[in-house]
Amino acid sequence: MTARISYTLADVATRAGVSEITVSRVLRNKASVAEKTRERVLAVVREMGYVPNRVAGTLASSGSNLVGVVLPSLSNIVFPDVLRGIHAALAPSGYQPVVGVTDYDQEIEEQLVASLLSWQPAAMILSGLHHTSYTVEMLRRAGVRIAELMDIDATPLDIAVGMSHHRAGIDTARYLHGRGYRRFGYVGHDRSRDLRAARRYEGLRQGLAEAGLSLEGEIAAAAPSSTSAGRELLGQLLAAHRDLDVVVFSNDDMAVGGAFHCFAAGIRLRDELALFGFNGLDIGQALPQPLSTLRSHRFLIGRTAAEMILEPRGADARPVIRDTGYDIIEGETA
Amino acid sequence: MTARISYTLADVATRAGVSEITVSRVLRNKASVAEKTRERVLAVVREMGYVPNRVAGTLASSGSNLVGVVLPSLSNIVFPDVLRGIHAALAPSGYQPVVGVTDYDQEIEEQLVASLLSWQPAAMILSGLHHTSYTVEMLRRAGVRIAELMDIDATPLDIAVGMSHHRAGIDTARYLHGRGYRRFGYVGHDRSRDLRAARRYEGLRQGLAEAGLSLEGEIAAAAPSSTSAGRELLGQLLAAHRDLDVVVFSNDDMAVGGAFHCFAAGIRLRDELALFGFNGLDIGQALPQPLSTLRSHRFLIGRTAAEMILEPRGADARPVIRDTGYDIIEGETA
DNA sequence: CTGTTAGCGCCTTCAC
DNA sequence: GTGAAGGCGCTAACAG
Repeated sequence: MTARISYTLADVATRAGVSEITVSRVLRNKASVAEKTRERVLAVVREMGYVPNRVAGTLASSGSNLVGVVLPSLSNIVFPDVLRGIHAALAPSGYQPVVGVTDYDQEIEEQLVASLLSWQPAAMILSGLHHTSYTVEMLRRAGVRIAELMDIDATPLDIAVGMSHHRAGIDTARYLHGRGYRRFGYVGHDRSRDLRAARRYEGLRQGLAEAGLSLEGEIAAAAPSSTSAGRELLGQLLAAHRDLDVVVFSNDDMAVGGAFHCFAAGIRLRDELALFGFNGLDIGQALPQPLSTLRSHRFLIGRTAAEMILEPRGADARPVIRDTGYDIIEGETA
Repeated sequence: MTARISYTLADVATRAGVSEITVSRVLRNKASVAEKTRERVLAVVREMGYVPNRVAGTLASSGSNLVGVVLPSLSNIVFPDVLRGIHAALAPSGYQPVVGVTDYDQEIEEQLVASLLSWQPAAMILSGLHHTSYTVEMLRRAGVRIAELMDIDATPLDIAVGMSHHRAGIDTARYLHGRGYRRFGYVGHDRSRDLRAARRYEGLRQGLAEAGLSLEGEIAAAAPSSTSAGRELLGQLLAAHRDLDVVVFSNDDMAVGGAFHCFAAGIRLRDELALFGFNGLDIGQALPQPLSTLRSHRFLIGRTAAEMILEPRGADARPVIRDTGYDIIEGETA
């Protein structure tokens, strides 16, 4: 492998017998280039294997095709789903996502935002509505469109795309109450980091309170959600509270683990103990009895956000909230 | 939100009463700047919320901190796992992954490679060892380190990090034969696109042939792998072949679906029918009976590759293959 | 339809 | 320890 010896516009121009700007116009599909010239230039480009230098192009035109994407995690399928949606909407327009992962840490988010903004992105996509004040200042100053994903329970800088996790919690309580369940348990994961799970939890408690109920038993891991955590924690919860008739999980990963505990312990789902999740993951729906849960629209959130940031911002400059909603999946476990 | 009004080095320099180059030196931690000057400059930088323009910096110095990452998919947790590993190794060094997704299409890969190379990345990470000839030419010409992931069954351009899927297939056959299974079935997904699954399949057949056996029944979907596909296909396979004693799945997603079919149909795992997967996903290990499978090291593959591409290439320029291997997980289903 | 000129913001090189 | 000049590769704006 030789050292980097990439060609420049000037090289192509010389070989094609035209000026740099003509080659530039051909490559950017600008009008006003004779068909014959265009063909000749394109032939030379292909022959030389010329790849334009977008770094230079961006500097000259002050507009890149990069979109900064800051996500809290990639461990759970939720954020890859969002990223797929983003990618699906960006790719046809030739935009490239540049990805950073914060591990749910706002300080890391701040550094990432600075780093991504230094690439003069066309837009920024973040997760959640809470950031450090310096992050917010940098974002405002950047003068590009900003989408904040997943959550719509506060006011965004520019665009929020997601659902209300608080209402989702309330609706979970109402739905399960409506189906006759009265003795509620809860199995959760690390709420101090997953603020959306915390919102659902609060909504759930509020919904129960409105029905004159409360959680009879609850347990939460300090760790991120996982199937194995759900399985273990349900076992522990049931050991302490034998009379629950329904258990709400912080998400489907946890709930599927709960289902596995029931399989292993010979507990009949719904008849003996009802389970309810959150997210509507495939794995839950593929269970022998499909999981009762609430479907979030993760791919849609990513795709919608990416579509919206590509549109120029109006002069009014008021924050926009796009609610992608959620559906209750009846399933067969609650 | 106002228009983009980011400051430049010159703005900072003026306010700090020094020249641009001094500010530049401070920000890049170059020596030969007086401590007092450094402090004053840094104070001004923070006060103004100045964010350097890396586009300009890259153009001037011809070296970026971007790493192009081309993956076939994000739908399956496998590639997010790889991406996590890449991110984990890149982040401490200040490198940023720029991600493209090919959807297993070499033409899309070619376009993505061109697009990513146009950002003058410090290195490129791809998946698999097969690319179009133009892709290969562009990559060679780029003069940067190139890692090809997942597979080591052919010669890479520069670095290959992964495992031999062919040997994995052979070892699966040997292992199961060693445990006394003789009547083999296979449940797969779209092999025309997932070439590594195809390699494992071929290895499996070869391994069986060496033991004087063959697949008594097999079935494959034209679709990507999924839990629900695994569940349905196992049902179909068993309907046609009642006497199998073990079924090998193209991966864990499919195998977990198979386990769900068995739960629903009342088939006792291992006693009546053994199941074997591939990947060693958490979900399989969280099953009431942990799935017998072969663990690939996806995070390790990503992390190793990212570490290797950050090291300068030696003068000898010979391709390097790093085998991250795999482990057999005995589990309780085979 | 094509070309010329003048930067984009920063960093390298050389001078002081 | 600090600064001035020039250029990275490309494109906007203006000529012709």
